[in-house]
Amino acid sequence: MATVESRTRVHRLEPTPPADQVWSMLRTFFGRQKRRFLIAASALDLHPAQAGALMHMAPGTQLPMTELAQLLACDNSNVTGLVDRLEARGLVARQSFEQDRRVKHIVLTDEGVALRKQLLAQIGAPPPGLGRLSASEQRQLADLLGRALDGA
Amino acid sequence: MATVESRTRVHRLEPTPPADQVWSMLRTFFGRQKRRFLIAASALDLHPAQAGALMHMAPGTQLPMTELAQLLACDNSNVTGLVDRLEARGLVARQSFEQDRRVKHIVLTDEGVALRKQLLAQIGAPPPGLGRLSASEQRQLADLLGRALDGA
DNA sequence: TATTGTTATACTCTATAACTATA
DNA sequence: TATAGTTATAGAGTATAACAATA
Repeated sequence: MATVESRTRVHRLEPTPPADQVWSMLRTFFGRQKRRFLIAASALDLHPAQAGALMHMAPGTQLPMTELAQLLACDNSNVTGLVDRLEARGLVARQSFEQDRRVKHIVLTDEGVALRKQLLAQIGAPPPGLGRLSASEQRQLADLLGRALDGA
Repeated sequence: MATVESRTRVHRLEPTPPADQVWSMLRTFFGRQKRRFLIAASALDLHPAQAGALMHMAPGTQLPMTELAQLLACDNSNVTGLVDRLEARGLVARQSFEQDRRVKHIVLTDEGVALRKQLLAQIGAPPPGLGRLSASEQRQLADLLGRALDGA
């Protein structure tokens, strides 16, 4: 935890107001997306944490429970109950991992894949504002964001 | 991981729409910011929902409880307990509203303002990746995002 | 009658600690 | 000894329904 915090801290030589402005705008996007996410999760009868967990499970991948706990920034013990309920609802399954029998892999069931798809249909679509930029502006935006994301 | 994601979208008639690409990148930012938010809240002994509520309270503003519930995308009844605990900790206060005596306004206390500032210091700083763009690129990014946000 | 905020209930999340089974 | 996952416990979030006070 403290390691992650200190890793994100950067000392800049000079203040960069444009970056602050960009970040402020991105946080506006973030706030809107968060509400959109909560509403979409509720509509699918998913607790926010459950919906968040599903979002971290790409179809076809095997996710160790410890890794899921790290992605959710919570304790391992929470994941047990979380997965219990998702499993009871038939959305995910536990798979034992023969190479290390302490580990259990979480995988989406077909039903889980379908529900995740519904969730993505509601929160995965770009907000209308992006569509008002021209195609070349959108490509420009993608390029800038891509470079800002690289190794960040 | 990314390989599985992209496998789900092989069937496309035209090259990846730039808006989808931009939105995908923004969602990557959101995911990282969400973890950053959870870690920062935990460090200040705030439950995620409590930290989220504080973020919606600008210092000096009076926020009706119903409005807070809408911002948090949750039921009014949840806000009662949430505010109870923030109030017990001395971070916010309830103010009766004389124009409509059904309404109660939530305001930050001085201590609440200070804690909110600490929270913002941890999640309000731009991620390091943005600093690697040149100043003119950052301004370009701010311009594009600003127009995408307008009226969205 | 409708709305604001509260209470009551049941379920879920979250952190901590102790435990097991593996390594 | 260390790690992955579980269990137990206590405190907090969340949705629903019913309620009192006010509009």
